[in-house]
Amino acid sequence: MTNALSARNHCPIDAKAMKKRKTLSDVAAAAGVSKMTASRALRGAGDVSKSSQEKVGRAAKELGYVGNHLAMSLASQRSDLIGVVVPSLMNIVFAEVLSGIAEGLEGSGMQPVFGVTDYDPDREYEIIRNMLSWNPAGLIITGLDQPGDTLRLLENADIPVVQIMDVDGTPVDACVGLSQKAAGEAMADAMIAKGCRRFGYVGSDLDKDTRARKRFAGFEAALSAKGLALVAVQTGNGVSSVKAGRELTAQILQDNPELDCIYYSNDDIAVGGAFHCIAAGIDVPGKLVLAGFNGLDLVESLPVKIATSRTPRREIGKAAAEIVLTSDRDQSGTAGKRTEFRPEIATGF
Amino acid sequence: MTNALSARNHCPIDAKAMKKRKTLSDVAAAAGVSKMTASRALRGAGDVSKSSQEKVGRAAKELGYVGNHLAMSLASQRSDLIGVVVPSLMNIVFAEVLSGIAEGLEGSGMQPVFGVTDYDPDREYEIIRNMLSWNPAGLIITGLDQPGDTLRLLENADIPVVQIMDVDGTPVDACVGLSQKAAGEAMADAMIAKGCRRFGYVGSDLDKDTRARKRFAGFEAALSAKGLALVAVQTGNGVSSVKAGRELTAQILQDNPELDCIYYSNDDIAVGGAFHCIAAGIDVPGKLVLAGFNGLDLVESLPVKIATSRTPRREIGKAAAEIVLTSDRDQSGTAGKRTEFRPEIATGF
DNA sequence: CTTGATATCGAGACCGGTATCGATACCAGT
DNA sequence: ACTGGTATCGATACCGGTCTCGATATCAAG
Repeated sequence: MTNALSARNHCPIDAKAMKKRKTLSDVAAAAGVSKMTASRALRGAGDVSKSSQEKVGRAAKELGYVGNHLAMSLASQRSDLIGVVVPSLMNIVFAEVLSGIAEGLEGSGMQPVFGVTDYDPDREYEIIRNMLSWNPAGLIITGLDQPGDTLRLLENADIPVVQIMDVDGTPVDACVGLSQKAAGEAMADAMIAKGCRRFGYVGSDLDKDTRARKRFAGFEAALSAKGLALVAVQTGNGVSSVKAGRELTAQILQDNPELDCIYYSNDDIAVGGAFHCIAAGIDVPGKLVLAGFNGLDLVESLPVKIATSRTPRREIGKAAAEIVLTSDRDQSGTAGKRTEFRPEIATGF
Repeated sequence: MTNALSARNHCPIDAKAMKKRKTLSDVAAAAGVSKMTASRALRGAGDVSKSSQEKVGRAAKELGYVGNHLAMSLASQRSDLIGVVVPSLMNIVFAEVLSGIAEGLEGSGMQPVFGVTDYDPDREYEIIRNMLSWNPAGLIITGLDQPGDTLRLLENADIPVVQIMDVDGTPVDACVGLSQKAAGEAMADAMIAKGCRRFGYVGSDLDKDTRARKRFAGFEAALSAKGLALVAVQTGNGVSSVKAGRELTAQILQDNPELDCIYYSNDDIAVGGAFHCIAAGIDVPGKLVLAGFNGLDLVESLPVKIATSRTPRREIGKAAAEIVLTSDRDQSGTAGKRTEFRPEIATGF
């Protein structure tokens, strides 16, 4: 403020030629047509003569016209944004879901915008609220267990809402995913069928990850339906990671060397368990069976065989995107649509 | 269309109470003040009496007013969006960068919006163009090697642009990252110091990943500076993945069993290499040294020790965010700012 | 030449906010 | 009572597009 010179931009003289964003009016003027004709020409709407088309196109290119989505969306009362809310990006699973969404949106002219909640419901509320204020054409959010405030927000929004990854519950609008509970049950049954009897469970961040909790509950339920029970449970906090898996596995095996199967809250942690076993010389799956969840690429290449439920992340994302797109054309005929995928269990042994 | 009933919303009678998004005017009316006063009250600008504040606040809450960023940004000629463009989300590295960016933006009121290019320059151009049309307050994009078209777009945008991950080149505006070339050189020197002499290189998607290419070039240069040369190179295509790493490693070792060190284009592929060695009973790092890049969490927990360059992904993201924020307050004083991090080499052996 | 249909265009309102600036009210000082 | 300053408020003009609808031109048919 004290220095008038430094405050100025690098060209204090040529104030006339200030690099201002070109507007549609500029293009129209350059092309010698009206704003409206330029607008129509640029977005390929009808009622424009061939010659005007060309003049406008040329003018736009010359001026480097970029357009203004803000004004466009405001004026046309619709936007080409799809809000996507996921709990984390540190987990490759959600990255794959996003990439599925991007794929599903391909060519539709819709653009996804992401929000990350870090598994925090308050943050989720804020993010959704913020997204709504950009009035997106639709919303894709993770899970079915939003608190009441958030649900109200979603219900009032009057746009298609797709809840992904889970189908155990009542969706606001539509949901696509898999039954986490059933996935846990299926894995328990599969492990029992493999001859396992002394089960342990290793998980991380269960207080935050409601879907992992549902799988856990399903797993336990299936065990007790067969008259079995978990021998030991080892849970930790902090982000679910390979490192935590390795440490928690070392711990649970030290305390319970008799275990013949460990179910993990997901593949990352299970891979950590596999690393521990490799390092400790424990025969997997000969002496100890490990089971994760997701069917990560990584698991397939592991030097030991571990079981996992292959979840169709990319497909879920794609399906969610398509639901948003279709229910956007029809007016909100989405309600109650429920798309369930069934994870396949892969053991490789 | 043939069925007039089904086309309607679920409440054909009460057309009056149509659930329309509440606007600022609604709030103002409900509070008995003008739009302007309501606007000021809601965003805490000055010149509003205590009593008006409260009336407006109450009215907004009752109506469930959400606000409209589109109108707000358009009217105020500034937005609280920061555009972020990364090549991929399948690589956990970029997820970490994003999370660093989110952290750096925390509390600033700015919201990041992401775009994924899949390493495709044309797509990158389109995405950047699209982002500019939301006139964001700043842009964070990956790499320094954009084609001319894209550069022109960025230069004309007149907003702070931060290019991340790389510093080998000339930034449009500012850059923060590390010298990929130097990282490759450093790893070569470290491996030579460990006694390695017969080097192989395994990489994937080198045609797309310019930064991996730069590391490769640096690695080779450092070797030949010491009078050494690569014995073998094995490259593949498709997404860089653990699986590809395992397969390519099996291949290169079959063809060149005499190798005593393999440099990988990144940690994912290197982990695949480690898996192959574990499965094949090859002593790592005793008989064969493996070196990756990034310093992933995963690598630390691996049952064998492999070398890697620890890149400060989160810090890079955070630094980029901060540069955008500060250069947004000052008017574009960013130009030429170059923030370089030096990756530390971790071998654990 | 008139009529009607079709193609092309542009004036002006509008989307939902913010910026600007003048109006009003109230109080202290003289 | 008059002046000036401060606090509070609202009318109005935007922001950069789209939408609606009427105007004009052109051409074939009658």
